[in-house]
Amino acid sequence: MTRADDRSDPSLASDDDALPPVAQPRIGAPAIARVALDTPLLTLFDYRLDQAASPGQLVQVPFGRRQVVGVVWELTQRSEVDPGKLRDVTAVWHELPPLGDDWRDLMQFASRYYQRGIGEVALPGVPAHLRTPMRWPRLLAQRGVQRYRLADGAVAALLESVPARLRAQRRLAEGLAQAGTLDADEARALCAKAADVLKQWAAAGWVVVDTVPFHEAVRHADEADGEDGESSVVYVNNPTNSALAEASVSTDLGIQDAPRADRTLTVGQADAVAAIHNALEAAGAQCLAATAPAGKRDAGSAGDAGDLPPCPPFLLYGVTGSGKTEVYLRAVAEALRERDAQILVLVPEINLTPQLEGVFRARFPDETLVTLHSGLAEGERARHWLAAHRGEARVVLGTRLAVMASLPHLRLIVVDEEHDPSYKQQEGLRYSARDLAIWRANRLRIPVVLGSATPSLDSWRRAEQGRYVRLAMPERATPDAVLPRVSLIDMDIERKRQRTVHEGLSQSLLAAIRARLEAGEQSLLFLNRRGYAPVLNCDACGWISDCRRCSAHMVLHKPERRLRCHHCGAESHIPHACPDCGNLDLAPLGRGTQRIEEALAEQFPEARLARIDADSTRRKGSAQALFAQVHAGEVDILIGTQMVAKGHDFRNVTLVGVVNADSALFSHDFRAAERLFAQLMQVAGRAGRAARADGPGDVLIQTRYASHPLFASLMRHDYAGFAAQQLEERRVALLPPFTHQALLRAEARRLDDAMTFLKRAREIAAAPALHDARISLWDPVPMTMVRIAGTERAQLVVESPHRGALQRFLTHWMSELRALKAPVRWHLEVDPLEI
DNA sequence: AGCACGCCGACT
DNA sequence: GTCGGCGTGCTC
Repeated sequence: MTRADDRSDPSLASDDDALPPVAQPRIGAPAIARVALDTPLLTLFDYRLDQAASPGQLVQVPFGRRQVVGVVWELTQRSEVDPGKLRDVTAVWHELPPLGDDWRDLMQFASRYYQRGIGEVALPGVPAHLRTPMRWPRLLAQRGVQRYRLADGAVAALLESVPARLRAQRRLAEGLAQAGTLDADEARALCAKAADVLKQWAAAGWVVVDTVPFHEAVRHADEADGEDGESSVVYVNNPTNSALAEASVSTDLGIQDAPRADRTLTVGQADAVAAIHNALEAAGAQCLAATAPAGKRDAGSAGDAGDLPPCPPFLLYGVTGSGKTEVYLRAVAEALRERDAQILVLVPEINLTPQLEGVFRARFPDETLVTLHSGLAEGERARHWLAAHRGEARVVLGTRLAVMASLPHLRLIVVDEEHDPSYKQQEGLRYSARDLAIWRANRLRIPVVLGSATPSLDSWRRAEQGRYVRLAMPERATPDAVLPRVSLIDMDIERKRQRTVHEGLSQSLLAAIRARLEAGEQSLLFLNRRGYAPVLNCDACGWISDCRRCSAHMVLHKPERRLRCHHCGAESHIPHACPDCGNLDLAPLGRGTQRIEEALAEQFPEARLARIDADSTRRKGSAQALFAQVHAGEVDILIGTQMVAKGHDFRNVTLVGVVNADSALFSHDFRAAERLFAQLMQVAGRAGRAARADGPGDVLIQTRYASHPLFASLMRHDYAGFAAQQLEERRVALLPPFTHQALLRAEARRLDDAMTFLKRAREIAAAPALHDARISLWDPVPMTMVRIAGTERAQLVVESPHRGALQRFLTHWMSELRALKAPVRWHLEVDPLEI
């Protein structure tokens, strides 16, 4: 039987896609389609089918009063549903190749594991445009990248029509006039609302939208070198674009050596590459052996992968600068040698690591690479997703949601910075993209590479147990780079010596910054708290700027002259006087990035400062602009939250100051230390990229707990020692990864209702039908942040050292809980990161 | 989750 | 006399 997957070979697919890809009508064809729909209801829905269809196809069906799109999950002859209730499938999207067995298996697994309905797991990952039947006729024709082109002779009309006061639109119009054509990314960089604006201009006849095939729209990253460089990427898609390209070049630092294919590898890199190479070969050979003639490989291997020996995940453990990116690139190059093979590369946040995209494009200029992340416009998202699904995209680079993409010829998965918490979705279906990637690779018997300088303790332990293959890269890849010197500034000693601590900045830190200023080098100050001060306080009566709707303080934002709640978004004016007693002397307590910026401006009036946090980068593209300024050397001191720790490398930064990390040391969250260590390692790495002429870069950490063992490990750059100590603590306390957890959360108007629900849930769990000695349930407790936006929240932890037992228990427990009537909203989170 | 239907207050 | 509040009930 012909499988639809084969059609995803571009050479076989014709542009018109006129032929129905699948099964022609057969005698005795099943008349019932069981369809997955995006609803919290757990079941599949049965529909009568009057035409040929196969599992994995998208269909339009009536659902209640509306028409929705679902995925055919299975076909049967008979339905359990009352025949009077059965309705007909409205339409089958024959032209779209069905979603593969492996994709449906992944969704099925995620549905079971995270205790959600299949449709709720499977549908949200399908781009909205594909779930809009109206768009179906046009979608498959527009393969490629859309480009906006200035219509002939429209320059004058366009420029006249856009008034100067609409600054963003003006930028866009001028950019377009200058460059002639722009793609969506470039347009968005100039104007956040570019998509809408361009649509209007197209309607007015000033702009023409072209679709350029992916392989002709290759971007040439002029310079970019991932881990070892700090360059931002310059896009030159089109000769007529040079004006725009030059404009962005001028804001960039010098061009660094790109990691070339011929550059010599370190021993660690070479060993890692060899190990992955062998795994790819073994997987490839197994696939070939298990399948029929070339070209039908996926049809065979997808179903039979279970018979193949597993391919354990690789944990690529390499310090900052050890050249993990180069290992990824070699592994990808190796995998690409196989005809049609697709590679999935996951990164934590694509907006913070724009270089990586450039590096991949530069290394594989002739391969089709698409990105998948939440920042894409719907149209792009649909086109990129389709390119992956139809096998046209060889490399898919994306954030956690990309793990849900359909990739019919997937041969390798890379998870960069595997420890990063952003792989865990924090709302809706709370999946871990890293864990799903591992499952997916195991299902297909293909290699998966998890890279990190500070692996998650989960992954680290599995490597210790031999369940993952550890590939260690202890040495730095660039010979001139050395590890930064990490030192502590003991704030108690600073105070005892009666040295003034100015706005939370010690004299030692200030002196170090001054030295950098004098040497013409850059400093980076890291503080994980945005705003000016976390709370405003009245000295006289003790009034505090609490949020009305949350159990949190309103944060003072001085430049905006507002009080803001970071939890519900509430805003108000800064009161002139205390609302309770009328006292005029209201004092900001504590310090955020804005206040540090202000203090530094006072101390170093001649220095050029930049602040990078969620507030200063609210406008789309402004983060890019700020980073570009830093790269261009237009900034002396950079102040930022964890945004500055990720991705961007600053060649000229030789000092990293950590203003205050103490609050994380004694957090009630048992994972706080793990996160802090990773964060500090990462931010410290920013100082290590380029050594100063007279030695390594410096990392100075202000703390009142200088003897804390975390710092001792950090100063020795000793992740392994830190991990061993943390794992021992977890083992003794029987915490993850030595146990598996799930979290039942309830929220209601009144805390009592939430607590009552959880207590009831606990009783149900103890009932004989459900009781399992391997499962333990903690007492329900109000959450640390009890109230957010007027709803009160409580939670209940369930755990078991036995994952299977926990899974079975949860399934039964959930069905009992769903029958419960209570005035609460509740959800279950499996493998929570924060409890 | 949507999106109905359904029964009680302030408005053209 | 209607518009509309969100309570409960269903979706093959």
